[in-house]
Amino acid sequence: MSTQAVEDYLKAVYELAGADDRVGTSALADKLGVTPASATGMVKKLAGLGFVTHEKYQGVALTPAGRDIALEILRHHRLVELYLVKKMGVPWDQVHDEAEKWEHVLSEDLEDRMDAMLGHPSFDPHGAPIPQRDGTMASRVRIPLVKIEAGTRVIVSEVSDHDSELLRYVGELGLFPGTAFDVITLAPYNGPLTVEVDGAQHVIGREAAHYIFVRPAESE
Amino acid sequence: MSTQAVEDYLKAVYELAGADDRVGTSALADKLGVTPASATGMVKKLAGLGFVTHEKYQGVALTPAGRDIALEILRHHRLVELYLVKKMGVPWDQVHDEAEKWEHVLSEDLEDRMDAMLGHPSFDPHGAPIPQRDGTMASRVRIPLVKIEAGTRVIVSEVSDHDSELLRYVGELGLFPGTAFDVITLAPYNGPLTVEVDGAQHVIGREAAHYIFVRPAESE
DNA sequence: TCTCTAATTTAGGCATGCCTAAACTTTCGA
DNA sequence: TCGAAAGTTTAGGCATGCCTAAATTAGAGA
Repeated sequence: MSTQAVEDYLKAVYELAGADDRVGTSALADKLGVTPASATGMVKKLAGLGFVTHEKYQGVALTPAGRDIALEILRHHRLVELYLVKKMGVPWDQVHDEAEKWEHVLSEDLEDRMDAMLGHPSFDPHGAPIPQRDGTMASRVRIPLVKIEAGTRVIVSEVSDHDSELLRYVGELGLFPGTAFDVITLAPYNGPLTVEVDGAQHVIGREAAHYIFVRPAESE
Repeated sequence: MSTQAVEDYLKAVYELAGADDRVGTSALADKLGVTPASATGMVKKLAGLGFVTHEKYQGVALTPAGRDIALEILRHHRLVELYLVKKMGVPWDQVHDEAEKWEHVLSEDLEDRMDAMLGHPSFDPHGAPIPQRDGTMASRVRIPLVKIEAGTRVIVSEVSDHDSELLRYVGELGLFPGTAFDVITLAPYNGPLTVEVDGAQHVIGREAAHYIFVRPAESE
């Protein structure tokens, strides 16, 4: 069995670099809240276990074995998030931290039960795809909201779950994945966006708009 | 925060000695699957943290602070067991091992949600009382089945969850807490018991009967 | 090309929680 | 009452995963 630390590192590598790219030690350390020196040590261990390839000063990349573990943990994480929202009524801005703990203790049996209870879902509450047992993942058009031109009608694809505060605000606006809304104006000089959701106008900061991903409403 | 090891030790002390009695180092080590030497080291740490009192060669007992943690963990464990059975359909002989992991990662918020979803229950799936938030626990008559005389009608109060095999067998007989049945005969020389459940007769080994607790049907 | 800075690695250390082996108490039966 | 068995503690060690401080390397700009 992998330890929790191993799982956390592999998941972090996947989230930062994907299945193929490399990620630097410092970026990894930053993501995990440890010092770069600690990350170097752990990376060496992971390389020894055959979960990553490591070239000095050039960062790390997942091996197939490492990718499998990362996807398994990510699957746990996203299934648990969806379960907490759908079956236990936890607000979507609070599920990330809970799932962060649960992902490491979820047995295969319970994973299957949750999956079945949720109807074998493809996306988590934030719109991120849930890796399937076979390692595949659904994909969907996801354009950062800041790239959208004024006057366009769009549908929310995904909201980054890295900031609970942002999620709460976006949730208050009703902008959950699948919701359609109109981009009314984009204020110049990196100013805020005005959007209209369900007849009501709201303002979204340019910074926040980097973390909201949408697709054109026509593509539905 | 307490570590998982601390929580496991305090829970073990509570289960072996209750809130007031002492338990020996070896019994503790045995329960936890570690060597007596390891238990001694940990016990010293717990004493330093103020969770147990420790007298050389005389065993350990919980302090009020230690008892509070033990009860909190036990509450988590039993709530999770009941949740898994009632809400996720996990067989009662499998929930113990799952709960063993979950009890350490359950937040207060989710504890409350589970408690509410289950209607603030007093007993877990095996009939063991669930500690309440205020530290109190429901109590119920629980006589070992071996002490019952032939010809008595009884109701299952509790089945020990220490052995998954036993639980599976008892479950097959339908002897869940609350079920009434008749003790027909007790074979001599520590022989098996014959019981009648719902019109069908079954045999229960004397050994197993030590782990099944009942109350007279009249007391209902 | 050289140099400076940022990123990375090495070196040495610490806390946790486990282990074995050996020494020490306690207790109980002869 | 004495000695052996059972229980307990001490001593020394190991793996994990984190830390700080110092040394090293890569890469970009002058």
